[in-house]
Amino acid sequence: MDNETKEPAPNKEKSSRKNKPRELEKELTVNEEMTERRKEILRIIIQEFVNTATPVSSDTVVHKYRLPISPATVRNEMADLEREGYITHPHTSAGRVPSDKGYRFFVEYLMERPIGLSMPEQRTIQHQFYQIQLEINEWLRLAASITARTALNAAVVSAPRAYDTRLKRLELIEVQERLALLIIVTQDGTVKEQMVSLEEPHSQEVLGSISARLNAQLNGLNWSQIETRCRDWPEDTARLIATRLVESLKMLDVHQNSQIYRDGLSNILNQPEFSDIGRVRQIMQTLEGGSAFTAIIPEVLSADSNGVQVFIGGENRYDDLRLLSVVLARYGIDGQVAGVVGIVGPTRMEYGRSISTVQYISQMLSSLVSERRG
Amino acid sequence: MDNETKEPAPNKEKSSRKNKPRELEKELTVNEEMTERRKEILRIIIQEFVNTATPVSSDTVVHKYRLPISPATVRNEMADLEREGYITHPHTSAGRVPSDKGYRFFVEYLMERPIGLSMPEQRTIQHQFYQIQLEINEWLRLAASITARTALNAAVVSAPRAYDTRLKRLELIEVQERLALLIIVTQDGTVKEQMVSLEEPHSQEVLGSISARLNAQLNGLNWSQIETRCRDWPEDTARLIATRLVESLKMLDVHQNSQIYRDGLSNILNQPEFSDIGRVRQIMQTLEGGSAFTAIIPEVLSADSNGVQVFIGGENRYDDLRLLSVVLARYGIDGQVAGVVGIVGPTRMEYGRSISTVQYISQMLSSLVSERRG
DNA sequence: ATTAGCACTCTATTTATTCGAGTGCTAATT
DNA sequence: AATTAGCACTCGAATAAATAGAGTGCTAAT
Repeated sequence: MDNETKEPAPNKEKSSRKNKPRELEKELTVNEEMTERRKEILRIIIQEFVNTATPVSSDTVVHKYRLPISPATVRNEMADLEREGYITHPHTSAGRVPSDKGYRFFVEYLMERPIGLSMPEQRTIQHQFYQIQLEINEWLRLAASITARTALNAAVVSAPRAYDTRLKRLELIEVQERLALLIIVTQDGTVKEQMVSLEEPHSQEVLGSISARLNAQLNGLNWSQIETRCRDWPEDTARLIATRLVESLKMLDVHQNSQIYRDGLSNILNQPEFSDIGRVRQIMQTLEGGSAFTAIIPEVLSADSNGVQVFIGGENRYDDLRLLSVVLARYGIDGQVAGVVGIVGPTRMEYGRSISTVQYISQMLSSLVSERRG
Repeated sequence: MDNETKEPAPNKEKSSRKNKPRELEKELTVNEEMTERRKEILRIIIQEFVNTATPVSSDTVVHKYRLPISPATVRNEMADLEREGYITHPHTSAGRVPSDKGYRFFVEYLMERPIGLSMPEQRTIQHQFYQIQLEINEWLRLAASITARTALNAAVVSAPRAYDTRLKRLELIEVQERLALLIIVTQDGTVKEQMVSLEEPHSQEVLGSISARLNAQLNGLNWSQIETRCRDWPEDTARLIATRLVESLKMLDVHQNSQIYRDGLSNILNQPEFSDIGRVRQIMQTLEGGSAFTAIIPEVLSADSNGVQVFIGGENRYDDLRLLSVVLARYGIDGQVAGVVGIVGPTRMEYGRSISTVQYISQMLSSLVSERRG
């Protein structure tokens, strides 16, 4: 749970970060004088706004946080912060609200390094996780549910995909005269079932011998190898099965977009920013349809950074997510299996907590995945 | 929109329907004089309200539906209908709105018998359904999605459960030294996987012989039979596996509440009755948490009626569903496997369409399930 | 039994008014 | 030069009053 995002304190010329700050990079360096005091004020504004969801006034900043300066001074600083784009005004006589850029700065440089979940919380989660032996999809569903509850936001979990799925074992079971159930076990312990309709009836014995033969010949191969291997086989049942096998293995590949498990959608409805029904509808549609995620998840899977990734509001290239922030972590085993666990909520979210949660859960899932491997 | 309403016309004394009318039965018979005209007016009010979501005025009833009577007459009838509880008034100067009882009456006696989906629709659905070979859980997910889209409401599908799950075949696959993957195939073609941690390491060969033995001894048995059968076995690996097997088979039993697949939640957000954010939140929580369904579904599974069941608004014993109607159908094979497919929407829903949809999808799922059986 | 006519009710909409939170600026202060 | 007190000004939110019109319910006429 170490923080690989350790605050290299961005000063005027210091700018060689390769990490997340998307387009922000240059702007941040351009920023003239981000004095300590100004940063402190920005931090307070964000903290306060995250808690109260109400624009923050200069008075609040001073009094609630006992700053040894006057509101007027704060107002001046605020004006500057606004000029630099870190905060905005809903209207003249309202307090300040952090902008996406403000949040970004906060996440990069201001936030107390996410310290991880508290021990009791970790224990609760572990408890829920290891209570029963479950199937993989139930694990994932559970993971989504726990994540949502812990972060008090919506959660998404994508099923793990392998970079190079290899066959470990297959079984053929007769279901009806011309119908067989093909069970595929991959080297990382994934089980996939598929119905296969056969050209002609086979007894269970025949099926058994076919599967024995296939097991012997194809063990440890990935889909493309299997494809080549059986290219010149005669057009018989074994060949048919092999074809189906290839299809299935392909489906398990990291390049295929995988099942997404969602939970806690109603959590974000409870946030005050979603008291506008139109917005809610749009958001719900996005989250349910999931088109945005099928785009964003592969992106995270193939990113070179391995840490937690934070997408704040408008930074999202996906219009539908403009009003939301997404915190994503990869889980799995480097170069072998990978999936994504994430949190979706309003831009006004507790980034620290979200990051900790996602980190912890991804850790859990990773160990789960490695347990399953041979 | 032709009116071929060939109602079975429930008249004053005519009351020997054995069907769905829950507590309604007596009330309906008590009702003095439900003349044809009054029924017609009620039908119109419901139809109109379903379409427009606005209280229906006497004028609308007369003019839009070209009735050869005057608005004043309609008003009189309306007053009576209201007295009998079929419709209400939001306030004095508003039109009429159907009550739960009104909808119930409509569904029982007024609705044109659901004629089923149109052929093109049926074909579209079939097309989506049979396009790819999928795993059972993907089928169910797909079913939920199709149902939601077809009925323009939220959909729920529960995974099929067997009344008496019997083992067809099991496989044991070595994953790690002390970890084996147990794959269970039941007689209805369900595949269930489970990790089993072993007391001591076993080679794949040993595992193979254990599973062969178990297969020979336990084939065709249900969980309780297996339990008895292995009661006096020695405390070895085979016994361990058998215990796990029993657990798993139990889980597949109809008495366990099963996975629920949901889709189209956002559809019902688009209904105008949910322009109130508080309501939306409550509803979403209900639908996501699903506690109401885990209660209502077993109930439907064990009902003796085999048709489509309609729960209208306040008839629901589950407070959370007060504002919603639920249309449910069982699918599966009588006495062997069963699951539920349903539609959830505002009480103001197109019951005819919902019923047709649910019927058709349950039919699809039934045939799917029977295909999988030996 | 039906209907025309009309008074009456109640909501939704609009407009005006007020209140106050919070800023931005200027001039005084340190 | 930085800070701050003081104050005018802005703008939204809340409240109140006025208006329009949709739709009913009742009565009396047909």
